[in-house]
Amino acid sequence: MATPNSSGSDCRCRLIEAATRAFLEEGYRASIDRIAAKAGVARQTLYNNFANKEELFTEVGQLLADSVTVDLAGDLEDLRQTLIRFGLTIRGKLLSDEGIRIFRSFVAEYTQIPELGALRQRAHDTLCSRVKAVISRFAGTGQLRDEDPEFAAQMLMSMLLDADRHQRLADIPALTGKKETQRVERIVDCFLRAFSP
Amino acid sequence: MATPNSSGSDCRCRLIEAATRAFLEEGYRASIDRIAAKAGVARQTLYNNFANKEELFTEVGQLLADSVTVDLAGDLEDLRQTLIRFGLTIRGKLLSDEGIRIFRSFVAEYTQIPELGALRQRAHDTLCSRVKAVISRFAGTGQLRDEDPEFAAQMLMSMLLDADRHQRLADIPALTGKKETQRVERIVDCFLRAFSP
DNA sequence: GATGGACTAGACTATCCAGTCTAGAAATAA
DNA sequence: TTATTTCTAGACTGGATAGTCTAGTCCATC
Repeated sequence: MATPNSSGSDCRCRLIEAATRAFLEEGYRASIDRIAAKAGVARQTLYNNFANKEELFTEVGQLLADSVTVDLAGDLEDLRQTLIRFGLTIRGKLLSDEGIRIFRSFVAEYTQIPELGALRQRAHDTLCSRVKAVISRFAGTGQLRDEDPEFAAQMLMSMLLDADRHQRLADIPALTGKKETQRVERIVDCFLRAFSP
Repeated sequence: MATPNSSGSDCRCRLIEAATRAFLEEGYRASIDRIAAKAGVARQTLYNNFANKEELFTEVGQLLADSVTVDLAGDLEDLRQTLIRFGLTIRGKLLSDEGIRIFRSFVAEYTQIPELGALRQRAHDTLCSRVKAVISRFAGTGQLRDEDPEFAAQMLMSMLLDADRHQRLADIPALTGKKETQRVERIVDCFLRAFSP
């Protein structure tokens, strides 16, 4: 019946999109056939673009890991406001349905695709070092205690994310609106008490 | 050739043991045949004891979830020492190779065995409520700020576990000896600054 | 010694999967 | 128009898997 693709070369993109969805829904279990079907592409086309299943999933993992970062732009004037804004942003990203699915996939498929460990670690480090930079700046102006900024960044991230991530992993929905803001404020205030000079 | 089991009825135990090892190593992917072989038992014997693969793994998950708790015994006199002792204990358990494997399996196989989510949540809640009780007691004597003990317990657990769990998930070995003690002391001191009255 | 329950090995069914291969259709470029 | 490249559908190989079924073995109890 031969109903080939309209255009000529977006197959690869469509494959990566489909594989991303499949990976987040089914993990490495997602079958080549299902991915090709989702992409609306023949199985052989997939193998024209990727040497094998692992290569495809490694590429998807790479893109997902990159997608998990957050920019820390903004005025950086008021410490508390800066941290609250950061907290809301990072939680919005990492505790979203997609963020949780990414976390789950990375933890789950680590044995199938060992590169995922390194990818996640790198993404996490990138994020941490941005937080570190902000903390160092405020430590420089005497607004934060002059302690190892790496440790402070770790504690902040853990306080902002860990407990709620456990909830989300058990399918409890994320906080929204005023409740979310109050939660972040509470955590930031707690952090500030711990790390004020 | 018929080399039947020496004893008569420890098959079930041997199967659970073998399935636990398999589950932690390979996840739900572990095959029935491999598990039966590990247990030194015929495949049919497995099906005599468990209706199907899912029932077997749910039972294993149940036992693993129960194994993850920690008792908070001890004198409960000196707050700092109590928290440090607790931190060392809980980290020794949850950040051990086995603890990390359990965490990984539960997060990973949640889509295959949805009960795992509830099991993990329940185990985590048990632990949290014990911590809460200790915190409440010290809040009662005025040694800790009189804030929601649930929140304080969450922050303490997150600070103690999250950052290092990320490291461990990326195959970075756990801290040991003096370094581990220093890490826990540092975290506890940080917690005490945040939650002192 | 006979009976019944728990075990054994292993054949068997039905399903799924990754990856290869072929033949031909479509699009592109000369 | 022709040649090349990229796509298509689908057959095929080789392997893994969950679960069923059978025939026979072991052992405790009656």
